Amino acid sequence: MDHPPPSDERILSAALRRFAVDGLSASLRRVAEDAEVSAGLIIHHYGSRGALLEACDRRALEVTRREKSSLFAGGSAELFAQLAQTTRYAPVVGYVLRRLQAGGPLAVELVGDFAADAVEYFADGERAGTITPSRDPQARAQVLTEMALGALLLQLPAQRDQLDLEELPAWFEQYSARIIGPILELYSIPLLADRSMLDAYLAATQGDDPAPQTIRPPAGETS
Amino acid sequence: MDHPPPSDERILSAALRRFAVDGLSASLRRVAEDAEVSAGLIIHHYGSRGALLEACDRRALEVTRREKSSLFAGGSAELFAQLAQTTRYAPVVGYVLRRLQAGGPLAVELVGDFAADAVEYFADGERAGTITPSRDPQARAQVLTEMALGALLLQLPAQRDQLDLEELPAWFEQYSARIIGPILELYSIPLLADRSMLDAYLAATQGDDPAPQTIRPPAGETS
DNA sequence: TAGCGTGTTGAACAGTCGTTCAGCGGTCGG
DNA sequence: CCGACCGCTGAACGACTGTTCAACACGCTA
Repeated sequence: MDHPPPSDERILSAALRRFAVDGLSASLRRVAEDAEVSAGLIIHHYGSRGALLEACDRRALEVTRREKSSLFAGGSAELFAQLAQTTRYAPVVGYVLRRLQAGGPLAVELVGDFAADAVEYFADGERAGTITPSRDPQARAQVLTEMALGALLLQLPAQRDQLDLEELPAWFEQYSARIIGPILELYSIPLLADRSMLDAYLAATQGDDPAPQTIRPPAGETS
Repeated sequence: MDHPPPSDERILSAALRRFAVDGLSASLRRVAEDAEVSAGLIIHHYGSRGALLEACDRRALEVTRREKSSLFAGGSAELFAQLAQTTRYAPVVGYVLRRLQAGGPLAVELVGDFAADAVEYFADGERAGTITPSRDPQARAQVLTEMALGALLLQLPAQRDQLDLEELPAWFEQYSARIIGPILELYSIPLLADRSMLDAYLAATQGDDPAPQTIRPPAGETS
């Protein structure tokens, strides 16, 4: 097949993996050591350390978008869980987590991507009758995505400073098992006993609603 | 009163502020510059940079616990919003955010603290009839806390790499205004149209309910 | 006035960082 | 066979890091 893997690809692969394990502050020399090349060669290929990180961003975004076809559930964590099962994508998943942690333009873009997919997913569920319609589907998807990804990100500190890519799938599964109960409860039974708070808010903002995309008064259902 | 503020207190204050603004990787000399002392003096007082961070952790935990009496709402972000209003506490709030971002023992402890308070808050609401009872109040509070703090943390990347402490209150308010609608909707109207998913999960785990390690899909589904 | 102790400094050390660059070994066209 | 190119290395540079340490300035007591 490809007996000698091109060095720039090997560098990118090693960088993705090392940045995922040690965090985005991992040194250039450490990446070079993993890729079994000199530090200078990385500079020669990518121009600078920042450019290498940008290349990792592009790769991560590309892979995530490509493999996202199998997305389901409002919790975007599920996609990660699926992806991480395939150890091939573990470095990318780890890198995305690190990138979300560190911030930067890609983090915002990724969250937006996931939110956009969540919008579609919820719309499908809405048509199928499994998902409740929303006053502002876009905002709902955005908030739910941020909560799902943010909560996942908050699990990271519990890990050691080093992220074990091999245990990533088990880690995801453990986390999913822990939250699935409360999550299903929260999504099935309203946290608030009555709608008084929501109605008060709606009454207070009915005049100058910031972004009412579609006025869809949900059917008067009560619990 | 205290015309000459003791230097170690000034160092701690400057460290808290600088770590909040630049992140926990801010250099010792930068902190020293802010405190208008030499770098060596910080070492002399605190022993090492790591010990200084631990001192910041202790201070942050202390202040947070002390001022947490005015906590309300499942979203712990509300506490932060209130605290950040008082510009006096802005550095501590910023530091806590940075600490949650970077991880470490304090991050876990802080989340646990907030979750414990959320348990109490929800129990109060339950007695008052405003909050729905839960099958596992502790787990529910933990998940809701992690989602609230995590989502807040995910807003950080949108900021510049430098966190502007003076704009922190406005930033909190803006974020709150953005999510309050979807949050109230989510907490008042179930996301899922029916309880079938929850019931299926409960049926599948009724044998060993409290902390199911592995999920067993009840119905045979193809992947 | 002398001595001491505490608080503080600034130079210096050893290490790592990203980056630069002269030059190596190889392959290929002529 | 030769020169030119190309991928690549390893040493070196300057800037930065946390940390050490001798020495200084000061207020205190004797």
